[in-house]
Amino acid sequence: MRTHYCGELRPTHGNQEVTLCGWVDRCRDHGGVIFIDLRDRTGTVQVTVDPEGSPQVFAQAEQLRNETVLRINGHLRLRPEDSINPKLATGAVEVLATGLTVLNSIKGTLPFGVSVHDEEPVREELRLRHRYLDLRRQRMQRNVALRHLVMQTARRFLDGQGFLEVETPMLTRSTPEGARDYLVPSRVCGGEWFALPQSPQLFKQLLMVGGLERYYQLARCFRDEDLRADRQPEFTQLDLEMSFLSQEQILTINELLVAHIWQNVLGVKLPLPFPRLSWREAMDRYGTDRPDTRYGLELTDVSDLVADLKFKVFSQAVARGGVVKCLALPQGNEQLSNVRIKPGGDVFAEATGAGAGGLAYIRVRDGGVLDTIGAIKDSLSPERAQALLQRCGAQPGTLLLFGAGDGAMVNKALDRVRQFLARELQLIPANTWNFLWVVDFPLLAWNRDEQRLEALHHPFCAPHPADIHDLGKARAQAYDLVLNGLEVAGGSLRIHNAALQQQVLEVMGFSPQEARRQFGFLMDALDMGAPPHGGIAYGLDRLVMLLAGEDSIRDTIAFPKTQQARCPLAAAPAPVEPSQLKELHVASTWVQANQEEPNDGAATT
RNA sequence: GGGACCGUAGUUCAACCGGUUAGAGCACCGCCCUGUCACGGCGGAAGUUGCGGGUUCGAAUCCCGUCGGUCCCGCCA
Repeated sequence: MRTHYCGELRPTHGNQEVTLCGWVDRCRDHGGVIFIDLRDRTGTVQVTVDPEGSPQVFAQAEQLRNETVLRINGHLRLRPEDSINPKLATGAVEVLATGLTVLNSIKGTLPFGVSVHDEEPVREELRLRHRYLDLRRQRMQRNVALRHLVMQTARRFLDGQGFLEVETPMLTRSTPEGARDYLVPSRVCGGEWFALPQSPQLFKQLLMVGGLERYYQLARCFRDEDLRADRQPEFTQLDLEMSFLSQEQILTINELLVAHIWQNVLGVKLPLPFPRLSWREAMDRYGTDRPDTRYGLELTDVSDLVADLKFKVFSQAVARGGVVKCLALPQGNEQLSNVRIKPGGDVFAEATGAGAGGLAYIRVRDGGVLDTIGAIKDSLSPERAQALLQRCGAQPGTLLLFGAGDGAMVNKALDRVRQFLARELQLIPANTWNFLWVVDFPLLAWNRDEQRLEALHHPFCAPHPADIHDLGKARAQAYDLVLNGLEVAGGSLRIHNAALQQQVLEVMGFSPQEARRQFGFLMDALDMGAPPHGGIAYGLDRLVMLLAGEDSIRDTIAFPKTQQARCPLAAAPAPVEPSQLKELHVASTWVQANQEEPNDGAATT
């Protein structure tokens, strides 16, 4: 149907007859001569329709509208010297049309412009409703191609490293822990349900027991939770699992994989190895397990220095088992007014929004003089003040912001303040890729709502051998890959011993019977020669989002869902026939919630 | 489950503190134009201001509800 792609035509193609297919990006009708910018995936090229050629072609060209689908037969020639367009890759050539076939025309008005010149923002719901049009636009073409390149690069690299690509079931078993499942009723097995996988976790472990040694998959995962800009109900993981490798070896392979992707996609050479930071240190220094290390503003624990102060906000926080931590902002005195850090201010609101009671501060003036509220100033001896400034690395001009109270809350609040200030004060350097491994996560964490220990990552992470005597406080052999403050991958070495797995499940509150019922198949497998193994999973959508410089993973997915988990294009989800439900042995309890009872005005107060 | 913001022509936006006939660019339709490339010129059509209710002499504008969208908290190992 075509001999060339539009975007590839160059003067080196010389004088020849070509056939092109594509969409009308834009027309310029001069009455006598008509220029058509013909577009396909590779770009656009100018097609010239001259009245001295075929009158029929000219008559057809006069009727064209944007996005008409065309086949053009023509003669590729150099443009006249003074008509060369240096802004276009194909700007030195044009195709003199000798034949024009309208393969499809446009009915009605297009909901939005598609042309490469038409970069006006369009309401996102409209983009999603007509995603096929949106996909034709430059931005989505670029993102989809970039995603493809990431996937292909990963595949080639992993293939070269001896990984096998294996698919795992989409219809599987609902397991406790983790997110809400998407459920699928079984017609054949009445009353029983499949779940769509939240991840291929158990299957990839079973593949290791199956002796596959190295597995990967671009795996679709499903989680029925509320959405965010970086969360979709179905998303894609680049999922890996390996046998007989140490944690260090696994991290190294992944560093090479990531460096390979960055090299191939962006031409950026990442310095290896990536820095490693223990979870403990990350929490201490940044207040989060995924610190953005593109800028400083580290936190300092000053609990011991303020525990005995008369200033009760500090001393009581420590007395109650909490902490007092400080965020030192160099030149903060100039950069932040009191209005912003006192009640009503935006910085104050960041702290209290995360649960902090307030945001104490000290301004360090010339000569180390402290400028702060009286209650703090009065309770600090000169020696103690000196020690405080020294520990926080404060210089004249520094603004010290304090969080006091429960350790988790203080970390959360100061983490938010830290990120907020970095953005507000533009401390984040552009074009910086700060990768970081956070290692030695806690195995378990206390869930206050459910009054029990639960897995921080998932129940199959192997505890640190040194900590095995006290699983409640054990570190896990788990690791997250953090990029510019976002988690892009997470993994661990797995438990490959059934007894230990049973033990971990018991600490999490599973009775032996319940553990057996839910995870018996895994523990049976572990008992039949499971090799030591471990792996990792990347959030592919998020990775592509970062590489593409987008703010939402929806722009990296061909057909994403809205925040209400709807698909405006296919109008899904949608009601089904009652007969379908009956066949599945399912009845809906859904009732329209907006029908209130008739309001009896006399009864109200 | 909660908070915030948004919804005006096909589309992107405007319309001040509630006040004449709700405007403009692009797209669309018609006419003109032989070297443009975001072509240009002249003219035209296009609106239940998401939907429902309320306040008011008067509502795109204020209030309530509702639907849809976005961001965030909770939630998401």
